[in-house]
Amino acid sequence: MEYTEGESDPGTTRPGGRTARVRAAVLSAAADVLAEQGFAHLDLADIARRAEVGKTTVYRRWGTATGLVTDLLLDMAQQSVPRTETGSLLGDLTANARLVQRTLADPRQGALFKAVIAAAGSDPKAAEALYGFYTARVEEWAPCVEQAAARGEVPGGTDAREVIRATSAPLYYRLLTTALPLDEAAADRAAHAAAAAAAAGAYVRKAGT
Amino acid sequence: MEYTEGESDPGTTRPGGRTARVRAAVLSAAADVLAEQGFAHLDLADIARRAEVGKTTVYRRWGTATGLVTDLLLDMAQQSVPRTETGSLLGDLTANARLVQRTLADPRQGALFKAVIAAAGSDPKAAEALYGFYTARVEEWAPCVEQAAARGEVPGGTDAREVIRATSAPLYYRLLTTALPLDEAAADRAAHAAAAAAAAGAYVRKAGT
DNA sequence: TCCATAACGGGACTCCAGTTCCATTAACTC
DNA sequence: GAGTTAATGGAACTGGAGTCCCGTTATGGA
Repeated sequence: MEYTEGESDPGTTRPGGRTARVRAAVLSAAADVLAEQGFAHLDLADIARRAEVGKTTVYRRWGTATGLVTDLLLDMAQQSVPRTETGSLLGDLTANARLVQRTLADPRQGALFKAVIAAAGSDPKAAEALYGFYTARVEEWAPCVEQAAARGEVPGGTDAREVIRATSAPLYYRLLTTALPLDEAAADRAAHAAAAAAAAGAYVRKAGT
Repeated sequence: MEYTEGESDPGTTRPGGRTARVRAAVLSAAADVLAEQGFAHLDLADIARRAEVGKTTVYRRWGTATGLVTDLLLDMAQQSVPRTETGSLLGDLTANARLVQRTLADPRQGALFKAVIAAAGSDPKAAEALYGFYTARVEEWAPCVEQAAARGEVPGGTDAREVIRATSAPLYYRLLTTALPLDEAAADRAAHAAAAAAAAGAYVRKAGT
């Protein structure tokens, strides 16, 4: 690797026109490859060919496969779907679980998540981007648990973020470690389980945590 | 790749002595690299150097990085820890969750799991090995939920396998998508949540599933 | 203990991902 | 709309991953 952060990254001073088109073409080509073949087959020279873009440009702007995947995640993070409020914890968690399920079940987006998770295993920057992404998502949804606490649906002292994570966790587990279908029933089950566990006080913060 | 399945794989006819030593050295070197640098930095030529083994041998027997990681998983699968029985669902699930937690928190084993999950995203054989591994583990632990059902701790019709998966899921989610510590408290929380959700009937099979 | 051959290992070779250099193109500024 | 220079892209280059060939080693069976 040679195109490290010298002065300012390319694409930051004149981000419009051609630069934006190149970025869009490269990200799109990368997403195609991920969906078709997975992260291991992501090589920058091939991406450049598919995107009909100079190989030099791809190496200069993204450097490595993990860098490209990281940018892809940041790009996806832009389109954040706003949280819905249904009036009950189960309803809110179900909405969240179904959103996650639809995202992961989508071939392109699901493949992207697998790729970022794979990349995060070796690349600290990818890991940081991934953690940041989930922190933001969890933070976005945590209030629904706090509202549920105010309504008396869950005990006081319940760790709201942990409840949100517990809702997503079974879906990721399915995606990554099983061949089982990631359907709406799985989402509803995850939401139901998280709501029941929260109501039973499983996520009440203990002293010293 | 060229060393595809021709007739019989090397190492099958004379698996003793040198062949076994080579395998042990290569797997050990691979585990070192995984723990130190992650899956992306796993390259077979480097492994051969570290293991002080001919490069040709490594390519001939494992072919690719994903093949090597798959073999590493199969090797680990040999040492299966027997299930313990505590007499209560919460006790059994806690035992399971702590076992998973200790495994994932261990640098070498945790890195291996990350690597296999990464490999499974691109390589069908790795995916198959991974799915098989978890199927076996889930099958091993499922009886404890059935016993709980017999004792009346959970409703009849509860999907035992799903309860076991629900116990592990939050731990994998933590490992892969957050920077949060994977400690015993996380394991206990996962077990508690799964037990509570199961008792509340969250894993009762619906009609048509 | 001896033999047939499975498995290993060194070395030369190939090919392409990743780099470097520089000419060309086209954003943004005034 | 003219000039500055950020950003792109072609072309030549290079290092090392992955392959191939063949001689050497030592396993497992008789």
